[in-house]
Amino acid sequence: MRNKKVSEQRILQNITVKADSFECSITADIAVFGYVDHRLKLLLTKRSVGEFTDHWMLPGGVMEAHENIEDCTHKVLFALTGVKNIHFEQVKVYSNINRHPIKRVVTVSFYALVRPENHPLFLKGNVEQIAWFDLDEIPKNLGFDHAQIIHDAHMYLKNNLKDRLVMGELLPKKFTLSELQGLYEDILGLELDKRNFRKRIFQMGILKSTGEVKAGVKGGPILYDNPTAKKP
Amino acid sequence: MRNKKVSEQRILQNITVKADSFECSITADIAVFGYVDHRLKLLLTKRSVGEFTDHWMLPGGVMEAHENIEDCTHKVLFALTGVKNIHFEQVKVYSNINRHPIKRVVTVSFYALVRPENHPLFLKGNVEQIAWFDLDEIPKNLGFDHAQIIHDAHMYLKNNLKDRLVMGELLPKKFTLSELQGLYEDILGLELDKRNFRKRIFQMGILKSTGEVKAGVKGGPILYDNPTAKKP
DNA sequence: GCAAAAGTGTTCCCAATACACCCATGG
DNA sequence: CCATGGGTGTATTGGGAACACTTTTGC
Repeated sequence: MRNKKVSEQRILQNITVKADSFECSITADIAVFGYVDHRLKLLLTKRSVGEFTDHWMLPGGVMEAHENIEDCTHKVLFALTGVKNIHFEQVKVYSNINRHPIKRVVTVSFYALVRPENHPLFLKGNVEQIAWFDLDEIPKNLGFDHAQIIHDAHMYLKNNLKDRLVMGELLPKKFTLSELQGLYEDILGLELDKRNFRKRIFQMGILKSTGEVKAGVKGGPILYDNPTAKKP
Repeated sequence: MRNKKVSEQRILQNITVKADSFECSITADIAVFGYVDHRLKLLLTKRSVGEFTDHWMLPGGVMEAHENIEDCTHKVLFALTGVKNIHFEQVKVYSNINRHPIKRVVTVSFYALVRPENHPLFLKGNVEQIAWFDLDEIPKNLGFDHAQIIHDAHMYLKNNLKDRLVMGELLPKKFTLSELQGLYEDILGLELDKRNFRKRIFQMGILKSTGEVKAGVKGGPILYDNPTAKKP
């Protein structure tokens, strides 16, 4: 099976050289961040076919003729998480020649934010395992250059967090300010002052109070509305 | 000639569909900014072949099998400006299906900073005209989505200017603070206070005085060293 | 009622801004 | 010698960071 693929590819390469082109796949790799148990997590997969079958790697997939790279990202996310219309952002292009051991692959990386409770994991296609990893417990030997991609994506996320209010689906439909602060602390990897944090968030003027109070927790915290969230 | 190319391409598409792939070129388009006559300029070309022969567009070129996208950028820059080792930065990926009227093209955009005096323009390959355009006098009907790409690149440049010292080759090997300030003002599109500007720049602690004074200009301005510049 | 978490104001400091005059040089 | 551009210091302000206590609720 793999030999067939390789030979097809060789043929293509010969032809494409004449046409001043060459066989090259474009993929989208997505660093899907989730927030569980007050920890920032990253979604990784193990594949049953292809290279690095014994390594964890980012979910990703090939861009097809009928779609642009953003559509491709949606497609891949949907295939792996069952979710649509996620907030994601382009990070960077990786195009080194030997990124993929067999064929030429150019990858556009994105990050996305989801709430794992809303998206039960299920195996599909060539995915053999799929799991959330604590950000500081990510396996050392990831496939391809995914360690680098994850690092870059996390940096981008941190930078964006500074001036925008990016919570995506990481928080429930109704959330308290402490939950939001915990999220920020986990993403940024540092502790924030409660009062300063509230001041900053409030003066963004985005938060809408639901008027409700969260039950089952001491202190009677006010619930705010997360317009990005899909499900409670 | 063009018919031949198109037919080759059709053949490729048929084959590549079987291989779960498709014909798709990856290009680097570069917004080359220059600083002339105290104005920020952008380098545009007109091509003699291909689409949009009657439109101005960004210099750009196809990534080949032996290079990554950064190498490709260097290659294109060299082919058009004769310069190497330029500071450039990745901006964004453009991958919509109908960007190119005939074939599928995915473009990675970059911006670069050069000093036009160092790089006399010369026509090469399929370039029919090449010229520096004042940023606010850019032709309305650019080829492809290059108006968008230029806009995005300029935004990125402005953002980067805020916290880094990005002058690339825009200034000569030895420059005065007024020249640097003029550059910043042109890129940002606003006027800056002389004293505040100097304070900001000095406390970055990057500037190295050459001890020399610029001749031919009143006031006796001190010359500083531009480590990025190649030629005087 | 007590432990736990929510909520609230003030001070301090640094960085960005606004602002005006003297100095050096070329012509 | 004078016109042009180079160079300098201070006062003000706004935003970010440090910091402690009261209130509400679950148990």
